[in-house]
Amino acid sequence: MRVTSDTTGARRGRPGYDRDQVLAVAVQLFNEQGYDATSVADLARRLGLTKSALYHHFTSKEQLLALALDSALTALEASLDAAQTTDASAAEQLRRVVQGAVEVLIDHLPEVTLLLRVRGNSLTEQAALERRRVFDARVASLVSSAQSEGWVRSDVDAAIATRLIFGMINSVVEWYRPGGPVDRDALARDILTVVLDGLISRDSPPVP
Amino acid sequence: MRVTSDTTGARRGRPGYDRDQVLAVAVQLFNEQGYDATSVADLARRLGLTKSALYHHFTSKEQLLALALDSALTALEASLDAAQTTDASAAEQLRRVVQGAVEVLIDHLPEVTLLLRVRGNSLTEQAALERRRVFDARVASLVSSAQSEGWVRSDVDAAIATRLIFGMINSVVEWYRPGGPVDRDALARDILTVVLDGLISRDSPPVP
DNA sequence: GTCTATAGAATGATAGAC
DNA sequence: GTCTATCATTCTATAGAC
Repeated sequence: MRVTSDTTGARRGRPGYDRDQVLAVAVQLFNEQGYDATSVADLARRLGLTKSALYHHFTSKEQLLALALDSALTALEASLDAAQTTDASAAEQLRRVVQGAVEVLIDHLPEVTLLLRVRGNSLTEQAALERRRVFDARVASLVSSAQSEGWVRSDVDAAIATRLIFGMINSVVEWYRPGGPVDRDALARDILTVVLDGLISRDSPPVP
Repeated sequence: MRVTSDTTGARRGRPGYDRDQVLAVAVQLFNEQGYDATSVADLARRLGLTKSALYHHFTSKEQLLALALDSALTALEASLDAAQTTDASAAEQLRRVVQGAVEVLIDHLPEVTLLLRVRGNSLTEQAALERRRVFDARVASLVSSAQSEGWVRSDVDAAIATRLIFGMINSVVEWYRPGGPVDRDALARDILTVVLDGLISRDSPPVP
């Protein structure tokens, strides 16, 4: 495995931005202005560099997008893998998937925000959408298993339930800000509470 | 109330697009390409008209956006008004708000889709975001009342619960397609089920 | 000296203004 | 239809830290 970022260790060569720092600023700018509306010149200006200096770090503007989307998708997939490598019930796996997705979303907020705004305008974007579809299908399968176990209600279609769950989770990028009043773990807990138990208050909430 | 569209009735004068037809095509194009990325020339080409013909119907590109956003917001606010003019409990009002929001979203899918992608890049967009904030605050107040009634659980903050509810509802624009396999009323029922009762199966779901 | 980051000039393509 | 601005991109050369 390759180390992609090591901002603490001393670096050789001329000081300046490294690959990951440029990528981080690019993703932030893409989220502010939109990927298409952001020119390489915009990015260079934001960084105080020339365009050609940027091309030392990257081969194309689209590569910046691809790297950011890959980062988000890899983190999401890894979280799902971790939840599924256990021998736990589908119910427990589903709990972990939801909690893991919220954590990944917050820990990789800029990249995931970019991912969620992708509409398939290029091959890179279409590939990212395809990876999202595969991810969704895996989760939907898990929901279906949890229905077979009798733990998840069967009067809601598994694919629709999956879309609704991730609709709620993903909407967090619209308002969550790190350092704000809402704690990451508390938010993950709230989402699990609403998705699994619902908003109606109960005297004795059942624990599976 | 004004009738905004009457495509069936015979129209007088020179044949061609009327105001609402142009607006509908514009909104569709804005959703396909993004508002900023869509030029008036794009819209003219799609309609088979000249730019000057378009400016007969509208004073500016931004007016098209403003009209579409107003349409979506007015429908959402009307739905909320209707839910609140009853003397029902906060619990029952909240049920109606959620169901009404899903119905408005589906019945005004293009305009609401456009509304949900607005990021505040102009005064028009900022005004729309402000109306959304007011709307959210009214719903959050309703959630808070439902908590005081003891019907909604109090271990989730009302403002966060509101954001999560509408995150789930609004995500429907990402995948719902009219004429597709999913029925509007069934979807509204599913969302109410998940939000209020949760996904965990129960032998006897409580009815408030 | 070697490694990394950067600058300047120039290309072809495209889209919008006039 | 032409002119111009802007776009992404490339080539070559240099500046600075070890």
